Amino acid sequence: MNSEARLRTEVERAARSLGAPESFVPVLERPRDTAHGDWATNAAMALAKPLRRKPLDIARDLLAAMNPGAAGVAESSIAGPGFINFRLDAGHLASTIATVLAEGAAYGRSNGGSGRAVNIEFVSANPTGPLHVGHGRQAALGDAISSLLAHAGWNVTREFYYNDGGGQIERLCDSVFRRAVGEPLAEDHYHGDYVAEVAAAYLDAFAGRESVAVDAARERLRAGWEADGQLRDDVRRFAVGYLRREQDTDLKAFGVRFDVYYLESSLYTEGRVDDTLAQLAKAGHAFEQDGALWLRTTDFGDDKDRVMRRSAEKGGEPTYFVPDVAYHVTKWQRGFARAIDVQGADHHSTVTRVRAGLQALEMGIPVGYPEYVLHQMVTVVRGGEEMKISKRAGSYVTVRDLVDEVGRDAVRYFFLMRKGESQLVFDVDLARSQSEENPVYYIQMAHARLSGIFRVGEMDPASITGEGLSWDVLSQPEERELIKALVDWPALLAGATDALEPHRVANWLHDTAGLVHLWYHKHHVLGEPDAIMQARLALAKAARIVLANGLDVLGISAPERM
RNA sequence: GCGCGAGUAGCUCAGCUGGAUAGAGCGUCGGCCUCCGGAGCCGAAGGUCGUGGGUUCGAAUCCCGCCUCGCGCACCA
Repeated sequence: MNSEARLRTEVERAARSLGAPESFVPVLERPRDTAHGDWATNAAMALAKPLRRKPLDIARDLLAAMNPGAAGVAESSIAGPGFINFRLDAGHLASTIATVLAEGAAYGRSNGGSGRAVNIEFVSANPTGPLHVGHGRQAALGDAISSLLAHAGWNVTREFYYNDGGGQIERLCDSVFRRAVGEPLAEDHYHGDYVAEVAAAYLDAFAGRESVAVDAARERLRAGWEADGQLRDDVRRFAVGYLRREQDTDLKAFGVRFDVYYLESSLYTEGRVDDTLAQLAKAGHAFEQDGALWLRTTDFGDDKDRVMRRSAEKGGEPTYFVPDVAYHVTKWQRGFARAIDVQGADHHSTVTRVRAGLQALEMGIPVGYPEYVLHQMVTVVRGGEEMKISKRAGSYVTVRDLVDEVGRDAVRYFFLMRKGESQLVFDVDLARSQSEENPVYYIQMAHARLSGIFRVGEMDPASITGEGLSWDVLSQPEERELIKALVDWPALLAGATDALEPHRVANWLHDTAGLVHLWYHKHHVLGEPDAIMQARLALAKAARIVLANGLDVLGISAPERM
């Protein structure tokens, strides 16, 4: 049991002895001002109403009923309107270091997921061009959320879903063709330079296969385009493959890997779209109107009903809503207890209707399935101006642009330091020109400095076990604050995981790095009397472990030197 | 018009699910390198937490109204 749990137990026991109701759970928190101690409880104020007594009187009685020593409390006091502040003795506080050293990379991990399967779907870009900054934010977010859940004992599958058919792909196909044969593009075609690259690569491959010169290949392509459906299929397959590979390369450079790539087209070829449509049609929430088949999603909180199958004059095909539902049905059928979709906020309108579709099927899928993490838009700013263009992509800034310019670690950190619901301004100048003052380097530097102690001292960190040390020599204020941050890591990680909010980890890392720098600046390790040096080495190693664990969650490297 | 999100320091944003004197980075101004890495540290200036009500011991946080900004409101995907 850690010091927090011991203290909570003790406060609870005292509260019961004063007649607190069974349901009462005292809140323990870190006082904002460290002069108030290590922990504070609002128990006396919270009990004022049920006990019908004054908070200050209750606080006094609570303290009297407590056995402070049992919880490692060195000092306690009553302050303000009725807070009870506790100061732990140095030995109890620092004993957490031994836990950190013993658990190492596992420190902070938990097992709330107990091996259950969770599916995280993110990026899910269609293969019509390079990944843009929004995809970058999503890649960083989805990967970090995956990592959070893995740290909590979930069996995580990272999934990329993409639409390899439909109107956009045909537009891409036409764009590539026109570029290849030198015809002008229309407004709604894809305009980036990458289209020309795909076209050139295709012509090369085509020429090679037909054993003709590129010019001749171009003529054959032009001549056969309208008549030869095979040719169109060939271009489509080539272009999609080319862009998929490019997206993979970019994601790899960003340090993101997927376990499953799910093709929307497979939902059709495997008959899942038809099956889902048939089941929805007979499940009791369907109706016909204006020749189309509708689902009464308003039965499940949607603001209007949705068409499932278009009317005959509109082609009679299912709308995209059906494959969306069919796809999520597969997640459930594949055994995922949770499914989390990370998407741009412009997709928020699908949330209600997808859930409605799953509910309408009445197959026992939980009401909140799938969960959504929606993030707001990213605007990229350079030189004080919004950047909207990149040469390669034409109308948008790519992930590749950012990674090349700022570096993978910094891009990830910048995307993760803010809450997803906040709109994000990515200032390239700031991220790059101030890379020396960059928050991510600040954190990495703290890790490198701690590593440097062992390097300079010519010691193997593995030899530091923390056994047989007297922790009470770690009594400096800077040491206490740093240790408290290490104590808090598991709870912080758990909170970030529950909320699916990686930015909490990013901010905690920055704060903790600050505590490391402060401690490092103020106190020496090497050359101190042996008892102090050994204890501080243990603290240095523990802090290094926890920083590395936090950086690992965010997918950012923890360098030993910079 | 309806729905979702956001409005906190000059700028970019945190604020641990209701706590004590609201924080960080950048920017501005001023200090600190014989000492394990100065990619660091210390200090200063800078706030009617969009606004008006409400809830209670206590509100940036919860509830209601209003204002501003972003996104979305197809038999497109």
